[in-house]
Amino acid sequence: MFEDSLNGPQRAAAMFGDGPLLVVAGAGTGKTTTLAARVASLLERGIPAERILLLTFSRRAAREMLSRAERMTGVGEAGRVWGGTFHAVANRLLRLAGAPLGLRPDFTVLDQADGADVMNLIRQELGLSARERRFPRKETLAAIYSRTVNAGERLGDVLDRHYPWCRDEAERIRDVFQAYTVRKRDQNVLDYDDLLLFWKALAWAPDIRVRLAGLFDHVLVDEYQDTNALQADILEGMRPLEGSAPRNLTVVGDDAQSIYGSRAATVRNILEFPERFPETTVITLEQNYRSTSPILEASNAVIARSRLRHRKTLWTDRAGRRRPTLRTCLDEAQQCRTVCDAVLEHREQGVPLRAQAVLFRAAHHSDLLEVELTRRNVPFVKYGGLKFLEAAHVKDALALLRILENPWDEVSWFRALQLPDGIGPATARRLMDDLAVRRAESAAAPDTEVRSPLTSFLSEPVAVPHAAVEGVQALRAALGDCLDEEALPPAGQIDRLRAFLGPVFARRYEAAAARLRDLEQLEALATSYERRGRFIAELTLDPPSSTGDLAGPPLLDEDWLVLSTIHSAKGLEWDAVHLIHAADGMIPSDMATGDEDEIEEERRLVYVALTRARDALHVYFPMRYYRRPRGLEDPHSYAQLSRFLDADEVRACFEQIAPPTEDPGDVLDVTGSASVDAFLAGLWSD
DNA sequence: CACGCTTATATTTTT
DNA sequence: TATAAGCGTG
Repeated sequence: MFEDSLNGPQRAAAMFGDGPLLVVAGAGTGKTTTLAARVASLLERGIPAERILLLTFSRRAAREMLSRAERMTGVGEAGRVWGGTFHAVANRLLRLAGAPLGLRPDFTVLDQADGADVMNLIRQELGLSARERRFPRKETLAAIYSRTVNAGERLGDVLDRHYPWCRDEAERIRDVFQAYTVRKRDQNVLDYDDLLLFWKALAWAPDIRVRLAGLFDHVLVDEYQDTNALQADILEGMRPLEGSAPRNLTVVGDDAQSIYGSRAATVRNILEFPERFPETTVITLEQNYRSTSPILEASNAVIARSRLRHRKTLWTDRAGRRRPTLRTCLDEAQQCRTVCDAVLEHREQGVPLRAQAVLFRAAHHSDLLEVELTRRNVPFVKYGGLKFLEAAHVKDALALLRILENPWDEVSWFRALQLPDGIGPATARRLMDDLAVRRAESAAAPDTEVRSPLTSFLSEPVAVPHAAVEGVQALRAALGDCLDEEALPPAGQIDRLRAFLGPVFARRYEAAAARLRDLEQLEALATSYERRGRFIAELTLDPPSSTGDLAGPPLLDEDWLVLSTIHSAKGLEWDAVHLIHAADGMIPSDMATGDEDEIEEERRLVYVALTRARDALHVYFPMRYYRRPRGLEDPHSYAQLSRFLDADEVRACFEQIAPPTEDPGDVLDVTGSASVDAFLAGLWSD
């Protein structure tokens, strides 16, 4: 019986009957176990798997939870549970049931970078790029848009609060956003935010909501502290009628671990849950099973000073003698060496690399360390900050796939048409006009069958500059060969497109061979798919999150160290955790010291990092940085210990270790001073 | 009009 | 450290 392995509150949560349930689960209190057990118990109660909806933060988390539930029940039924992120579920739901909202089931999904590209197109067309005052860049526009939508705030307020330097352009920004919306509808594309917006619309449309709410008997949401206003609205909408019977809604979260303000997540969701869903039962999990007590004490000391509503006191049975260490290093280089040493030392003592992780605030914080690890032959995988899908050459390939899937996709055409030699932005634009990629305004009846631009491109000659004729012909041939999916599955299509892109890359990119190899990765990812559309959608909704996802685990029995941003480390745990760059300016990031709320979130970030550790925790602080991020000041400056650690009560929880005296031999050795010495010696000897 | 060059600029976290 | 705008050339 799986429930025997649960503690009291966990069991209460798992076996809870019907109605709204809020589980406030502190770090390491067995949240995943509890949620999995709840799914298992629902299944045992006879709820059909396909009538359970489990919303998690990542696809990985959903998989993990469902396979655990499966092990608990011993029946292979949990696989039929609707599991995934809000966005992935929206994607499925809207393809099934989006028609009443005017959605066609073959829409394609834009990620944030794609959205930014659309913004850019509009930005140029409206002549905003060439104005006297400089206009927000496309990434900024996309960010403002997303925040406005997700927080459900007025544009003006968002600008005031988060983008004051764009305030004066409010009118123009509004124009861009308006055009952006029209564009998306015409092109049959949805961005991340649309997925949620349309789901919400579906859940609240009077005639549809009954049907939609009727799909599920139970809805469970993990990491509720990191959901935003829009997502809370969706949940509220997922019930048949106003004031109808209490919804069977379970949310699990920890306000102390809310770290996604950037996605407009708001702790208010979890704080106000009981008011929003009357008759909520609240269960709090406080027994920590993860960390030793010295580690837990240090974590508690860090979070103690934040103002949280759901006050929890985590406790543990796990005695442990070793206090976490706080290691001051002379500089970043020494930090690298110290971390490597500590990692290897742990491994000597029997903690494999896989049971260790190095955590940091921003993806690039591990750059130097990666060099050092490579030098020392320590294998690692890195989570977070992976820009596979953002690399220009991968986008090139995806643009081609997307045209095949959705020939109305403007940005993809714009990109693809510029691939052949001799075609630049101007010609590409003209070609798109010729092909009528931009449909005759949205006013035109959406259902009238229009000739697809792709059909036109493949069957009719287009006027191109002399120099580009050959290249365009090659593009046409490549697309034409990939058209029939029955004949050529997605992986095969990528293979065919690679043949076309080979010469293109050779001409355009420095390291063409390496870029072509990335397309092999893409092909490998596609092998398990039969439908191109599904492949593209899942790739955008669940992009490879680590270098390991791409390369596959180096070797099955090989051991590797995990490097991860703190954000990507959410929900994970390791025997030994190394937190690097614990300096003010890094954590809190000096990008995030704008207001009180941002700083508080940075504190929670530190808390999340510390609470990932089971047995050993090491925090590293370089005293000196040589390259200040934005340095007009002197090239090297002294750093302060992160303000979240720099309090007596906190420091007292750590064993503080002064910078090791540098072994001069070690330093000089690497820099090739031996050759200088040899040179000098040569001067003197004779 | 494309393309290669130079110079300015802005750098978090992620579905 | 990348990328994006700006400029000159073919």
